Amino acid sequence: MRSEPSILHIDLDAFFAAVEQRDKPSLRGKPVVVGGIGGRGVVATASYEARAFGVHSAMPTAEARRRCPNAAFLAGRFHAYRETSHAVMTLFRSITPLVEPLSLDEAFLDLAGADLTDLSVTGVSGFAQELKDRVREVTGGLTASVGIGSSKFIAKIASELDKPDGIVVVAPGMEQDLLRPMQVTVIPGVGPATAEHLRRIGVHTVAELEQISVEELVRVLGTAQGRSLYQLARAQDDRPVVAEREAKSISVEDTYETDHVDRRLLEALTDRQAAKVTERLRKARLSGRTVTLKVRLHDFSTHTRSATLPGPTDDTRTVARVARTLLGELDTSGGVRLLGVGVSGLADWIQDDLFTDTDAEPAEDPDEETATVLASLTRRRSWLPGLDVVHDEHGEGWVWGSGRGVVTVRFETAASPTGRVLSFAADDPALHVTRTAPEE
DNA sequence: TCTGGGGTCCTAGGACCC
DNA sequence: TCTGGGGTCCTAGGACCC
Repeated sequence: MRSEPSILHIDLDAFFAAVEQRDKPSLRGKPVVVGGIGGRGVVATASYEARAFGVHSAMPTAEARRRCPNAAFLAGRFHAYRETSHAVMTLFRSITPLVEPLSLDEAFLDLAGADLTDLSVTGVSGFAQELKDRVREVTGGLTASVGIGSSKFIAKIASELDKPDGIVVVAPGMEQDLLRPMQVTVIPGVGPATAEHLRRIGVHTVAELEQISVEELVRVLGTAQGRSLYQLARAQDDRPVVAEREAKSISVEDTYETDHVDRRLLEALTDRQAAKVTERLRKARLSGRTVTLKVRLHDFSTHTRSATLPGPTDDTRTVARVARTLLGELDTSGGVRLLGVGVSGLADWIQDDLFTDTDAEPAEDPDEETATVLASLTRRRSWLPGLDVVHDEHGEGWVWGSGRGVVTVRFETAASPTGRVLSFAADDPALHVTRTAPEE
């Protein structure tokens, strides 16, 4: 909570639809709906002309067609949206390095990091107007809504108050007067489930929320949300604007036009998603340890299964194999509506690094070769959950931990002198763990 | 033709380690 | 002689956001 209104939230109005109207003049002034246009699609963005018919985000497209049959229904051109977003974020970063993007069309700016001496209400209002003018220039005509306040929370609420194309500055000291009459649902993080919990204890407005003790809120909503809401009800928020946030997961998912039952088809679809997700990993020069399979069944129930590998990977076949194994754990006989594959536990180095000498010629001297392999293992020791010695028909080798589903073994003995990497299913009867090496 | 796709954060229980 | 306690990792599900 600052004494000056120096946090700015900016949101491009009806972003996807506005880009479409910009690029296709015949759509201007008309209802435009961007989103899934298939039978199971939902609306991502509706232009203000379409909103007048009651169309809004997250509405099934079928319902949107009923409400506004004459709208243009578009699947979306994400390349164009990303390009426009990039231009806007670049503009923001030219003003202050403290830019926190929330999505393609939204960001926080910390004006304390900008070259702006007058942080009075009139000062920041003038700044906001100039910023909107420059957004219009770099986007080819898009409008934005700006909220400015003494915290992220207040700035975000403020930007909602005068859409589209508005500017709202909340003067320091006025925060609670603004919030008290509002519904609790205006608080970011209060969705339908939380609102229902609060309704049951008689809370509808922020003023009513303010009357509830922190103990009671924690009892009803849990520690994290209870404490957070207790503070927000009092307009207390000191979260900083964070410029660089690293990705925590990368995933791909698809909802199918009809439910799929065929096992082989499901496996093939899973493979394709593994290929997509690993391609994105490699492009981002990332790799990850945990593979998650997501399945939505015919009854809309959603299930996830995950497995954590001994080390990070960006390899398509590895991810595909794990995903298939996880698929096998679920009963899909009733029909699958959605499949997804994700990778988390991201590391910013590439798996190739692990096995650089996989194809290298082994050293002539077996002791030297063993020393090389051991040195390699020792270097990775920090993330190896366990270094086990195993043996099978290939001889003796070292296990890279004990991930569920897949075990990767590196052999460095006479039977496999090249230090080849071999993989086994975890339940492979040919694989016997004989002992665990002592801790370093 | 009910309910997308890409994310983040939180919770709770169990395993495991010291 | 009968059952610790904290910390961390992993998994599954849920709520929420744009």
